[in-house]
Amino acid sequence: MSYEQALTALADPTRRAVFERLRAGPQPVGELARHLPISRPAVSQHLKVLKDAGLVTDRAEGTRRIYHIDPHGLGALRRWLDQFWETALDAFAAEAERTSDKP
Amino acid sequence: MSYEQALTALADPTRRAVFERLRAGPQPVGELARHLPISRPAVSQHLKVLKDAGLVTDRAEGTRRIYHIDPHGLGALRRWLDQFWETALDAFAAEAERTSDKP
DNA sequence: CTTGTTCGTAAGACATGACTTACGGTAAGC
DNA sequence: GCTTACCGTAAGTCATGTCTTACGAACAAG
Repeated sequence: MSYEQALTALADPTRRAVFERLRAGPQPVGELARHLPISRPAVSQHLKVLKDAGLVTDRAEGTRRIYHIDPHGLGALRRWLDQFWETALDAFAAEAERTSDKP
Repeated sequence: MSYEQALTALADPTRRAVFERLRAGPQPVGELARHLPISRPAVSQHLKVLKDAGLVTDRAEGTRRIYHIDPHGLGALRRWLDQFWETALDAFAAEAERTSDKP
């Protein structure tokens, strides 16, 4: 739910691959594991981290669990980034001012 | 420069603290290290990672190096996130549709 | 009730990376 | 020129996290 967790979760390349695969739509764990170079339990562990970060959610469907993207974590990350982006642009403008003309 | 590097760089809490400290404005390495619970070389190493990710830039000023935020890496991250955010909202809407009314 | 899927968790091996101290290099001040 | 301040890099130690195999639980099918 916090942007820190989202950043930590999305840092790992394999976990990011899991997350990006969910972009194609909701999928069960086995389906995800079939297209990834890791074992199914490893996918489950990654999904747990993504779920704790608020990046994915799951629903039960028989014995299978369907995972899909959760906007919450993504939103938290986006808010933090936007807020940072603004001050960064200001600082960049001030820096450009400083290097070009110096009173 | 790529969003993968930016995510990896911002995942570490200490490195994120270094980055967020630069939000207050350009600062030399020693100044950053003074307010952080790690040694100065550690700060240098973190700055190197941030620099490679396009998140910060440095300029020489005497024997000191002033670091400031670089919008490039932040922009790459933002573009990736926005693009993801869109599809996530669509998927979320479709999911809401699915769970509410079922024909 | 038994069998077969699908999945999550536990335990352990292993790699990755973050931090420290030690060292060298560059610029400023006297 | 000599000393001092500031910084980056190298080497080594140590913790964190990712992967595997093994096991048990929940549900559907027969």
